[in-house]
Amino acid sequence: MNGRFPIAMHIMTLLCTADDYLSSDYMAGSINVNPVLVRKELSNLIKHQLITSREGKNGGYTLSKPATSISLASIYQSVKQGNVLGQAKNQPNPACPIGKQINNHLKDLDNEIEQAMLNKLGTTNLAAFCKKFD
Amino acid sequence: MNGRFPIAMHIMTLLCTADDYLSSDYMAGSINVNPVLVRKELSNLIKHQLITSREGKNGGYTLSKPATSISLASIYQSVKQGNVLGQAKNQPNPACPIGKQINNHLKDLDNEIEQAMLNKLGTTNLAAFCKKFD
DNA sequence: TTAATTGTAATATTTTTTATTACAGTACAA
DNA sequence: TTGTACTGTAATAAAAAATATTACAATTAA
Repeated sequence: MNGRFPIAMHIMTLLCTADDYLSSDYMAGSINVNPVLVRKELSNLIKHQLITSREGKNGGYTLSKPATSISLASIYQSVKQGNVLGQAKNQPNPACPIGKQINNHLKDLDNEIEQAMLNKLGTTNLAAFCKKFD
Repeated sequence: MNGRFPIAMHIMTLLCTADDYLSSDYMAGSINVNPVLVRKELSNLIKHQLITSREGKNGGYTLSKPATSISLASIYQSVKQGNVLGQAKNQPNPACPIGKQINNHLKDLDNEIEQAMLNKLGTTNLAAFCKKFD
């Protein structure tokens, strides 16, 4: 259970409400995590084309498109890793008829559940989320 | 991202397909994790009244009710801990207007998403899941 | 009364997450 | 043209979480 989604949401909310480029140090101060961790997440959000950056003095980060066209599902997808329902580290015993198959069935289940989550997350966009902060 | 849900599902599937009490050591062998970890999860599943145990020689574990009346949502709920969408370790900066409020809004969002997951998980019961292993 | 088992505590190890340090590269602005 | 405020990223350290191990008391069937 890591903090990547909350951090990404915090970043996106800050950028949504800002009317100019924000620096990673400023955002790290609001989120209260190490600036390098924020920069890594910013880097990831750039890779997923949700934000853009400007280097050099007075540089920083800004949304790459209107907040109304950024769904929370796309933010989730940019930070997601592994299974929503978790994952056992070891392979189950292949000599056991249950062990042999269960990973496939659990993976199918995980996909279904993740889809349900994404559907729900897809009903809200960043602009709507930010309205809550008025 | 821990393995508690997969392990609990593996346990429940084994008990569902067994026609007698199963020992924690046998289950640990199928799951391929440490027996003590399995016993801890068994202990938790007992606490949530999904299974029962019998001590002593020829002891073990069995389902406490028909597999058709055990929904996957109840299994999920018995192992769940913390937020589905994750959680940042540090408190955001309370001096920041976003930082001050974001945890509440993220918690609301988390609740919504968890509910969507539970709704979906609630559409399947253990018996149906076990049918896949035929 | 022995052997197989549950139940649980204490501790160790491994893995993951987060923090820190360091510094090269970029661009604004005096 | 030089200093300063940034981005970007690598390497390492520290902290936290997950899993494994050891140990043993309590229970019960045979």
